[in-house]
Amino acid sequence: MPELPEVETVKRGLDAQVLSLTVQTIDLYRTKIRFDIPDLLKQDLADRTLTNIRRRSKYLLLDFIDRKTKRDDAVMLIHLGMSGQILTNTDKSAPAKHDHMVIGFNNGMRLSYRDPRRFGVIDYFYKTNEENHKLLKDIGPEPLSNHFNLEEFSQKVLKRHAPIKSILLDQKTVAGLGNIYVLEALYQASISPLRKGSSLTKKELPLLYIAIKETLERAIKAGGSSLKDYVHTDGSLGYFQHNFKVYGKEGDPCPDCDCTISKTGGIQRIVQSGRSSFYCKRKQK
DNA sequence: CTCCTGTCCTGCCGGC
DNA sequence: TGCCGGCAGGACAGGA
Repeated sequence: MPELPEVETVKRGLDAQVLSLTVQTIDLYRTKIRFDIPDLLKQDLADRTLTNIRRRSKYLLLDFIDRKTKRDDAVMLIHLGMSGQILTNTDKSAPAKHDHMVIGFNNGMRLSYRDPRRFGVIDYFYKTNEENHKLLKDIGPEPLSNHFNLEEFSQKVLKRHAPIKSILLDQKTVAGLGNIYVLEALYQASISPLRKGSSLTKKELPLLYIAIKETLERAIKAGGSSLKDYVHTDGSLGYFQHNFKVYGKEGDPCPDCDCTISKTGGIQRIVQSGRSSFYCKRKQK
C-alpha cells in the first residue's frame, strides 16, 4: 500500500529510467480504473516528451512538453491506490493480466501501469487545471517541506475531536500518510491512536510533528537503499520490505519498552473506523 | 462544519 | 482439495 515514501521511491526510479524520453505509443486496456481515464490522454500524449516528474502527497505528476508547439502544458497524474505498480522494461511481450496502461517510448523503453485492485487513478489534464484539480486542491502541506509547520499542525489537531489516527489519515492535515506510517509515527511519539486530537498536549504535539518527519525520512532512506536502481523490471518496485515497529506486529513484544502482550503491554491490534490499528498500550498513552 | 460509514476491487489466507 | 468468508485499505460520497 504505497504511501509517501514508496511513491517518492517510485518517483526517483522514474527519474532514472524514463525522464526526457518521448512517447510513441499509448495502449489502454481499460477505460476506467477508479475513475475514467480521460480520452484526452490517448489523443494528446503521443509525441510529447517527459520533462519533469513530481510527487505531491501520494500522487505522481508527470509533465509532458509538446515537441511541436514547445508547450510544456500537459500533466499525467497517477495514484497507485492499494495495489498499483509502475514497471519499466524493454520487452515486447503482451501485457500482463492487470496492466491497464502501457506507454512506449522512443528508445524502446516501456512504462506499464499495473493495478489488480484498481483503486488507483490515472488522469491527464493541462497545467492550467492543476491548481483546481479535485484530487489535489485540498491536500495539506508536504511533511518533508518547509510548508509543514508545527504551529499550524498543532492548531489543526487541537480543534478536532476525532481520534488522532483519523486526523493524521486525513490528507488535509498533512499530505501522504497512510495507515502504516500514521501508526509508526504515533508509536515513535508514544501517543495512542485512540486519543482525541483536542487532548494532545504542548509536549506531545512537537513529538508527533518530529515523529512524522523522521518516520517518513527513514522509510525513504530504506526504500532507496533496498533498491539499487529503484525501478526493477520484475514488478518489485514499491514493495520493498520495511522494518515496521508496530504495523502488522500484533502479539509481538513492544520493541521499545520490551513488554509482552498482556493487559498492559505488547503490540495489540484494534479496529478504528473499520481499519486496523496497532499499538503498545503501555508505551502509547 | 465535523465525524463516521459505505463503497469500490482482487488476491490471499484460514477454516471446514 | 476446493469453496467461501473475511480481510487488506485510499479517498470519495453522502448521511447524521
